[in-house]
Amino acid sequence: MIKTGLFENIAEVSEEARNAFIGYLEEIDAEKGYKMEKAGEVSNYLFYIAQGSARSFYIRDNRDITVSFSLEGEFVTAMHSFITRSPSYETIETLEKSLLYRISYENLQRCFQEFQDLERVYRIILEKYYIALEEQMIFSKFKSAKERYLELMEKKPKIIQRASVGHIASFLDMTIETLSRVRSKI
Amino acid sequence: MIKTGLFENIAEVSEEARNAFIGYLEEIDAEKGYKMEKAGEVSNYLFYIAQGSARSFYIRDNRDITVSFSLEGEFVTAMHSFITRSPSYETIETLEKSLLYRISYENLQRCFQEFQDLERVYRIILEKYYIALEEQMIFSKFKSAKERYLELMEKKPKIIQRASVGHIASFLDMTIETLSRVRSKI
DNA sequence: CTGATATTTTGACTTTTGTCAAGGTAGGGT
DNA sequence: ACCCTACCTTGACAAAAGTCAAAATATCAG
Repeated sequence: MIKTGLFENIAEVSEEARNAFIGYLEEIDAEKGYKMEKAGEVSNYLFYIAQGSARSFYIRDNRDITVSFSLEGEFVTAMHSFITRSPSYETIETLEKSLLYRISYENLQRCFQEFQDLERVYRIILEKYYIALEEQMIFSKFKSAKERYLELMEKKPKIIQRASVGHIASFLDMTIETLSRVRSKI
Repeated sequence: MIKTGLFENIAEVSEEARNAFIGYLEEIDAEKGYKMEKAGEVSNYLFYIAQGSARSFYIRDNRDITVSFSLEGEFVTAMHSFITRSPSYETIETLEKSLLYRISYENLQRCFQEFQDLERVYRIILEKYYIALEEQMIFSKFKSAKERYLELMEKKPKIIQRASVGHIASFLDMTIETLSRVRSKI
């Protein structure tokens, strides 16, 4: 089990809490296209991507729209469903062969009840995710298709290497054709 | 002091924690245009809007861009700055005469150290804010100016009543002119 | 290696939104 | 009431991005 990095950069966690949390983790060796969460079902797990990458998407008007990409070292789940315990509108799938760890909703709550420092870690992760999302929103406002693409290249170049044109285009809120033209003129 | 509603809908908080938190609150009777947080300064307070409304914005290319609106019953701060303790890029101001309560960063941390249930409340608030932000992003993808406006009307009609055309337009990522035309054709 | 299939690029054209400029309207202060 | 200043609306035109269709390229199973 390679769990290095899971607690990196995060506030001090007691040995005890750490072991309890790790004890609940389930390892998954996922092939490309493995569905971590499915639209229509309640999201039951918080995932940690040890190796690989994933994308979250939903379908609207027969269109596959990418919501987010997650790379190794990141946590991911269908947050809305995970928090509200209602069916997810998004599906999350691996973009390549990946090594995942997951903890169930119930066990995560159990950890919070037992160990205050874990709740704090989770809170700090949430904060980071919140400001990342906020930045993403803010900095794409009033930017052209080209500017949005250049920004992605600068901030998350790995995504461009791993995802298809279609996935990147919908993530950047433009059509495949527009993205193709943008790329050809760089 | 009217603090009703502050803990509404939020998990059980002990009488003790509640009192500690309330003890730290500072009441502010703010006029319209009161600057709750200023761009360039580190955000030092978490605000609760008891009455009134606020908007968060930043300036780019000489353009005033609205990031979010907050209504009574909501918490607000320049999250990025508040969390990272670095200067804020956004300014938050009241849209009308408002009754605010605020707690400083230091005192909030103090509360967390002392009362686990407050940390949990904060975590739950964060979760709600996260999914609200996510929804906002997700559902505006591949929507026309008109659709974005209609959605705002449906989901947060109060904003349309209280904010100016300029504020609403930049929030919806369109020009004032486009918004004006959209509104004239409903 | 080859053919079948999916993905990406390119071209022609349309629609949407933005820009600039000119009027119009509403509200505050004197 | 009147001016002054915001703010909002409208029109003409320009730019950006979308749509549809076809061609080019890449991927993969056999």
